[in-house]
Amino acid sequence: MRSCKVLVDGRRQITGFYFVDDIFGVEPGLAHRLSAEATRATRAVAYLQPGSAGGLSRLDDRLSRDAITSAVTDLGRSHEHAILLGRKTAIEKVASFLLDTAERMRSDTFELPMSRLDIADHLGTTIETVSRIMAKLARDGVITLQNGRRAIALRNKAALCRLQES
Amino acid sequence: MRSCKVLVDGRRQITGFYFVDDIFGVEPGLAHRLSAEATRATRAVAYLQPGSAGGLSRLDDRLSRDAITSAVTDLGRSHEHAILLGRKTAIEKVASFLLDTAERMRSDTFELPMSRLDIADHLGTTIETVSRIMAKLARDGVITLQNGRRAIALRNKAALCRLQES
DNA sequence: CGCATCATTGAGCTCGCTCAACCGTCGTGG
DNA sequence: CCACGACGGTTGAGCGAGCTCAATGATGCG
Repeated sequence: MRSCKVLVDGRRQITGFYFVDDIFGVEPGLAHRLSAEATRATRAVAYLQPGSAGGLSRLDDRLSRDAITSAVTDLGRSHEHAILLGRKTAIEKVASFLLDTAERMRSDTFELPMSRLDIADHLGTTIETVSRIMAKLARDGVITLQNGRRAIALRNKAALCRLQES
Repeated sequence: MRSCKVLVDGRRQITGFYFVDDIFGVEPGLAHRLSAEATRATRAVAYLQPGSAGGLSRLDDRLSRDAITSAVTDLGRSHEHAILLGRKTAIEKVASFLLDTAERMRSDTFELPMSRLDIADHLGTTIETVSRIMAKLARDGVITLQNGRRAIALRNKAALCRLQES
């Protein structure tokens, strides 16, 4: 799943991706200010805030506890994402993204579950830039691309870490 | 207060500013991954996680509840900040920043509590760009600058809203 | 007064965006 | 079975928003 915000003129920012068993959508207040969409066929379970005025009630039960943990985890990720968006160069953004994705997929070889457009809108760049940089990384032997370019294998994580700069 | 992350080479991203009575510093796990600094003389109160393994324990007491609320509020702000960093132009960033600050200060006339460098590092730009854009906004009569350029008065909020694009 | 710090302003350059063409894959219908 | 179009991805060329470098101005402090 991706959760995103869009500006009136259509510019889009994907605030985060969610993988299996991730919890998402915890927001302050009643109104949801961002939307979540599936990037592919997905099964999701909805937990609705019980009737009470929509505040953070019933903190004592297990679900609320998980929701809070997820919000705090998300917050940490958001902070990491902020420095990526605000201060990293295009190549550093892609390197960070690949390392982060590999970690969340628990494998150095994986199929990206999202399109280049989704990646670009997550990293605050364009599809062309993502494409060019992935091509360069492949040329340099740092990664391998296959099969419609969605399948990725990290060949040299040390080099990626060096590129990511953080 | 400002909370920020820095890359190895010194590039800095300020993830957020905190004003009077704001709670900050809620983070996943034991290790703090970002640092908080005062932008001027400040009195802060520290709440230490009670001995227990550092998880989100004792959810039932008042303080934890406030901490959770602050984390969720921060998360919402982070998402707003992400689209600013990733998708807005320099002038839109500054317009958003001014409107947001006015709202948090509850006044259209205020003294900025942080330097241009802090603003730039928050918006993912440079001091020069911030300076140039503020000058332009003043030239256009949208804002007024005085007194060492820290004092700001919003003269035309409608115009700022139009500039901010969200 | 001199120095340090913060902010402004100018000039030139660069990274990444825009625009555009092209390629490969897939699914659909004749 | 193949032609076709749609879609996602790649690649090239040129351009411009914003960065870098540099000089100057304003303010405050010892």
